[in-house]
Amino acid sequence: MQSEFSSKFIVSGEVQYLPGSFTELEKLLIEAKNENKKLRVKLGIDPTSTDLHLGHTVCLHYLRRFQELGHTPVLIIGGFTAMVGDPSGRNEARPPLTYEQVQSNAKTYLSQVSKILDTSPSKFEVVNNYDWLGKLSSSEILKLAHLVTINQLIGKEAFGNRIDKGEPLYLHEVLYPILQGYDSVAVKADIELGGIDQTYNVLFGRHMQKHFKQKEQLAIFLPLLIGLDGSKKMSKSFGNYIALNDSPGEVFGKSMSIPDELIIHYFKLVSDLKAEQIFNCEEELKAGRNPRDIKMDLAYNLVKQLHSKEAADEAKEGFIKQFQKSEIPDDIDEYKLIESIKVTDLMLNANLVPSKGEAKRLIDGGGVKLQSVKVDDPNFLITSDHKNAVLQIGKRKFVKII
RNA sequence: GGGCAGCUGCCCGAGCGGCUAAAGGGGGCAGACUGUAAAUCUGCUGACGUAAGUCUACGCUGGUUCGAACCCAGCGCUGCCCA
Repeated sequence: MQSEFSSKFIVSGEVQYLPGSFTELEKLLIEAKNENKKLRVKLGIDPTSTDLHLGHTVCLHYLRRFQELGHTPVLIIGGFTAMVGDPSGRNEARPPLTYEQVQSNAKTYLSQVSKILDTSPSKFEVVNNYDWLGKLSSSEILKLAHLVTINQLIGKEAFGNRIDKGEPLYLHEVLYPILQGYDSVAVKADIELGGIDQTYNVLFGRHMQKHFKQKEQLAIFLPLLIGLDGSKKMSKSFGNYIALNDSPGEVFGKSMSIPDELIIHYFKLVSDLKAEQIFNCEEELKAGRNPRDIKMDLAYNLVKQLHSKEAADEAKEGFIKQFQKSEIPDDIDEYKLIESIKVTDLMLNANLVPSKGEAKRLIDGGGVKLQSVKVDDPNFLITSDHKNAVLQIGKRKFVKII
């Protein structure tokens, strides 16, 4: 039976609810409606870097659905947990972050989150877990530690793997689930959202809430967004990500570079389209419409979300111009020519390459063009005769000489 | 506290006195082909220098040697075993 909630939440069949299934969530929603109560939906994000990326928005989109129904998203910035480092899904310890790094990373998070969610205070809560975790005394931590056994922890796949492979597993990492679980207690979460790699941590929150005599949260696990490389989960450390702060052009271009197989995956997880619209795309794809064009719709949707409709129009136009018609884009960087200079030096000065060696290699490899003509001499001199000429490096880097 | 093993470029990993900027693979970049997709093929993949060459780099610090990633000593880190 289709309830008033099912069309809103069933977007992708891969969502898991624990305990139970979607029915469990439905029950909560109906109950909340009848009692006129706002559910508190927790999502934790650790500020391990300055950028949020598209992968984070999978949960943010889901959270938005709750927000639209009048419930309260509770975003926990993991100021404390980021210093500990979540060992989930990692096969090596994270490098430790300092308090200062973590706090400065967290600064821009809210503005990034606001691209997807309404962050006005009446509809949204943000808290930093440093505020309570940082204050726990050692005896309190010992008490919490009494809630887990090492046997359970090393049974956890990621920990077990590391032990089996002879890789170091530090004591503080093992404490991570306890801390994240305690967050659920601190914010009195009714529901917690997380990627499926968060299964252990999120379920641990239930364990903790039970211990503290709270009602246990419903755990909702969303699929992990696959990164641009088409194989690993999207993550900054793999370099396969679209940052929420990427420019419109970058968002569009990076979206176009995802493998075809991922188009629907992206539509389902990070577009803001309705279920039927996504279904249509899927049908069109099956019917043989050029995947490139469907991918363009995706790219357009993403830029629109992260920037604006206008930016999306421009980005699309720019993309077509640059890559389909091989024209030189409009808004390219300029390089002010003061005196004659070698191409390699110019490339370095304009930050197009990290070193002159790299510049030479690109020239040797035939990747550098001046006014669409291949440059084959690394010592080629750019002079005032070249004013207004465009230097192109690879497919996407351009600089205009002025 | 003791014993054994290991620490090499972005990652994995070979090398065990000169031929080593360091095999091979992965990843990345560029080129061809394309739809900035995939697959495939080719080239490149420390810095500086037009070049010859110079410098930096094999955990750290010293030493032996004409010469050290490679030998020796001390230290640090990691794993395993014993206490």
